[in-house]
Amino acid sequence: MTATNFKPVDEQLAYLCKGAAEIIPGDGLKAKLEKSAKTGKPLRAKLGVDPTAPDIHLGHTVVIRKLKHFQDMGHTAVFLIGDFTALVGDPTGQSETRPPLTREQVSANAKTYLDQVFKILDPKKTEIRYNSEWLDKLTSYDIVRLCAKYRVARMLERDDFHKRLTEQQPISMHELLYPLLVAYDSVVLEADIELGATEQKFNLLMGRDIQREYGQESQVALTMPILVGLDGQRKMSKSLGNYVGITEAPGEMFGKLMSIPDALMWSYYELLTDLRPDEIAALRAGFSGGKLHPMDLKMRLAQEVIAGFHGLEAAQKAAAEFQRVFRDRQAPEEPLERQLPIGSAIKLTALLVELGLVTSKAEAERLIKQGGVEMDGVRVEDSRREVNLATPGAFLLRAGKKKFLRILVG
RNA sequence: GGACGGGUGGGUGAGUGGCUAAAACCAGCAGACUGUAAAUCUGCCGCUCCUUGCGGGCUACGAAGGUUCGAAUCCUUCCCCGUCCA
Repeated sequence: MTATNFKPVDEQLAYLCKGAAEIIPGDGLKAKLEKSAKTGKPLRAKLGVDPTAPDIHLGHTVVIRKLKHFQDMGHTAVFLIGDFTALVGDPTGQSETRPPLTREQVSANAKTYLDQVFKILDPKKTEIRYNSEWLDKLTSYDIVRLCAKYRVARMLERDDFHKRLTEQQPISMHELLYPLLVAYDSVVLEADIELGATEQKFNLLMGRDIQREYGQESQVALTMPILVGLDGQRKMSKSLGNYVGITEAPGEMFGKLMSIPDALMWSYYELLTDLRPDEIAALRAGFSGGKLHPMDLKMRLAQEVIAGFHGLEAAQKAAAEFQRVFRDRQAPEEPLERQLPIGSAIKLTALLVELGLVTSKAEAERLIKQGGVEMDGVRVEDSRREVNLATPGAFLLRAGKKKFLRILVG
């Protein structure tokens, strides 16, 4: 990549700033881009993730997409897997200490992580690193020296530490190490820019300080807003259950995206789609002018997002299916099928459990009493209903709003 | 090491001997309504059995014992967390 391949600095800047929450220092990115234009050297943009869970969801993609933007502009995307730091556990945003992971869990997670990340990033252009590569080799001496470069008082200024301290929640010693190690990663990687969610701000700023301590030019910190989860309230996270995983089926994604509060769709448009800011503004104007229906806007959003992971065709199919089942209240085009052996009559409650549609008989009974179970489109009124499996046949079972199963007997 | 405070259902958090499967809120689920799995309203929300009843049984308030007709609530020991003192 030579200097001539870079787009003009202003154009790059506009593209890279889209959706960003904060860039520190304010003119730092521009300065870095200018330097790169002058020297012809691509910038090194670092994004570190901890493989603490095997699945990534749309919330994670916000910042991964930003890394891709750097890649699009011809810079080097450094995707850092914090396999070592995951053992420490990021205290960010935590109100309590997290249980540490084992090495095995971490490496298993890291593997599935990469598969998923490459749905967004170009694998051929991505520099993948693991921080165990260098952190494993640090001696006690190195670590003491690293610790000597930062002050306890400043460390405890961190919002989450401060909060836990005042709320009498535990803070473990090793948690104080986390920000230092992450900062040290930037030193090793010689990062020009580090990306992260806004909650990572402290860590990113720490990288600046520590790089300076090691005689390097400080990185620019670029933070992205935290994606609000499906509930419209709290940040998207797996443990809160308000998330869309990027490996989910198109239909599932579609339903979930339609379930967000109307007001939330604008930030999703901005952070999860490639629509240009002016395009989004136009949609928004149409909405407030009453020309565009919020349902249609959300369907468009869902399709945009899904197309990125599953392709346009799958996205359109998901849209059609959604309308069929939820707007028109019909059975799905191709419900999942389950084969059952011929047998004697079985209680419907037991059958629902056996099919995995509910987790207990008590729940099955509740569901039936609440009118949430249908057989061939007819609501089941009697929770003691038995199902005859003596002769071959088929019927459509519906449990709740979303679960349909075509049962084949024989 | 010492003094003191605390550990309750998926989460927050009431409850200090029976009326407590445990308030309230959140999350979750269902129904109605609709413009969607939005919003709103209503109901449900440990497991299990059946004679489906304001029914029976079992499990549950950090762990294990104990007191009592009866314990989340009292006692003992242990584990864990925090604050202050050293």
